[in-house]
Amino acid sequence: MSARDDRWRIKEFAGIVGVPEATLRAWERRYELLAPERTAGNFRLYTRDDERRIRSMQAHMARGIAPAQAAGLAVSESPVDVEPPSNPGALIEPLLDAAEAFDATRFDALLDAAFSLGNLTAIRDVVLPALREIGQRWETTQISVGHEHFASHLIERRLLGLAKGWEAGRGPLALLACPSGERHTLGLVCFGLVLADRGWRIAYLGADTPVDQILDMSASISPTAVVLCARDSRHVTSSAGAIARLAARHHTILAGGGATATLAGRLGTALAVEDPVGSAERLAADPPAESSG
Amino acid sequence: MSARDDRWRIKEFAGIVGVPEATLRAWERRYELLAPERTAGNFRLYTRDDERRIRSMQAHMARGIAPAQAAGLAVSESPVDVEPPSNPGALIEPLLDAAEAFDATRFDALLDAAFSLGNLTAIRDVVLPALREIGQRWETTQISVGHEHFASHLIERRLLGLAKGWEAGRGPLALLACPSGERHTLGLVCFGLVLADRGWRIAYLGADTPVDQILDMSASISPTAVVLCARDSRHVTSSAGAIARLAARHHTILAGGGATATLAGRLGTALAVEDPVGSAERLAADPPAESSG
DNA sequence: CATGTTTGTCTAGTGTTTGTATAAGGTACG
DNA sequence: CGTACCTTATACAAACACTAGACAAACATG
Repeated sequence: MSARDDRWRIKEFAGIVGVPEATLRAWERRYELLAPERTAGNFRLYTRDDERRIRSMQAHMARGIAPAQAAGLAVSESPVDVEPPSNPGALIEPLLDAAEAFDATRFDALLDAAFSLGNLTAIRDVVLPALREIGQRWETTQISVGHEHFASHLIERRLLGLAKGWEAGRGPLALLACPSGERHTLGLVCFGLVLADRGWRIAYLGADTPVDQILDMSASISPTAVVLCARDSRHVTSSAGAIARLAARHHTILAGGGATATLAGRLGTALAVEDPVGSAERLAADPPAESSG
Repeated sequence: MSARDDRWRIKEFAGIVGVPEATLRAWERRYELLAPERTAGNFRLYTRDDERRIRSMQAHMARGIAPAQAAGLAVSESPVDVEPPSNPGALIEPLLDAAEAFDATRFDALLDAAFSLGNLTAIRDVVLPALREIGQRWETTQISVGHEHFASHLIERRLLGLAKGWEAGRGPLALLACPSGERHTLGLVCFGLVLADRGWRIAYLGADTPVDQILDMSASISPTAVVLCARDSRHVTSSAGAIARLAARHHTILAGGGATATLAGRLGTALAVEDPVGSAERLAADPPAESSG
């Protein structure tokens, strides 16, 4: 049961990861990136873990690392000791259980398992759904603020660990912040992590930042995009003037639950309609033209 | 896990730092500014530290210093081989400069240098003084909220990286939180790190936690000590009742700038009189007897 | 002004890295 | 048997990087 049957032969695997068959064989031969099992007839059988390595290698290459070095990183990152869960969503309930029991060690181990699936998968399929679920249960008083704080801290610690070095590199620069009053930063951090994964550099100001300050900093560092994230739309409206000024000079994206099409239209900003992962991927896929005010 | 071991080949690196490849090779040859590793095929592999040196050299040149001298300065500034146990405080001013220039890479490199002296030294002699200085300059409007947020995030990221695993182990357990309204957590995290360094386990709830919740959680996990940290004494007085109830059942310590002897006496808590490092060391040296209510 | 040094850039010739192509042959399965 | 798929081994071109040397513009100095 633990050895699942989703093992692919090379043609199908090449389609899944988007790497030509010849290249897969070359990477195996040159970098020892993969060591797929073989059938009795010597056909390669790739696993989910091979997929993870390939994607890790691709992520590094997207950030400008040469193939040989990217392969080295992808291999060294391998957390081989964790059996990747079949269904990422299956981790959410255990996470909530661990939070309810204030069991930080277990919570962190479950995060380990989640992130063994790759950062993006973990964020999209485990972390963000878990945060949503925590928020809902908190509103319906099924869990307390204490549990929410407990879990948030452990998630934040994990995400900021991944954020290490996200300011460096070469890609376009994004300035991330929550406007005054807004203190929920985790979605914003996820947004930044996805962008960084796509080769962007991140400048991060975090919670409760006066939008005037964001405007000042933008003048100094000329970001390609500015992302403002708020869960509560009142924190957007109360900074409306400054946001409009900001949007007039920089490509500005309004994100989070407090962002609506009406507000974005009125303030002249773009709108992040999806979850942080989808929005960030959309931005990375279609970056705004560099401009300065 | 994400980006500490990046190695760039010359083309990518040239793009990152904005210096032509030929110039990079010339600087290496003429000034010994860099000594990049080589691949088996003799290709240069540049690191983050090389990036730092180049940026430092550029900064000096921008101020009119000739390349040869700028290179000399950049080499001598190298925070990796820096050994100023004589005066870690010398790092504070450069940290503030880096924050003022929104130079996250340099800020992080300086933190590297600080923490190479040991976590406790770095926290006591660099991080906390720098935070104090930032607070003062902010109050006197020498720097802006943006700079403060920028620096705080980088410090928080570093500290939470060190906090990894602080919940595990076998020592006495401390429950750490800031009461409702209080959002300055960095001092509290430092406190926790020192305790963890002394073998304690940490349960952390972070900013803006209703003290009722702390009481609930304490009933569930029976901490040896509860630490409440507030910079603003109003956040203590506004939770006075709950704090008194908490102190009646658990050894409770009031810490941070908002903690006074009067308040502690009235609420029945202990008082952390010194900075976080000193207070945590005192607690670790003289732990309260285990008790439960 | 003339002289020498510093500095960034360019060239020529050689070697490396990397993705892909080809040949010759084996496997799976109706 | 035929067809689609897979194997290894070898080859190759394009992109990339290396060294050594040269050179003109900028700069400093007598």
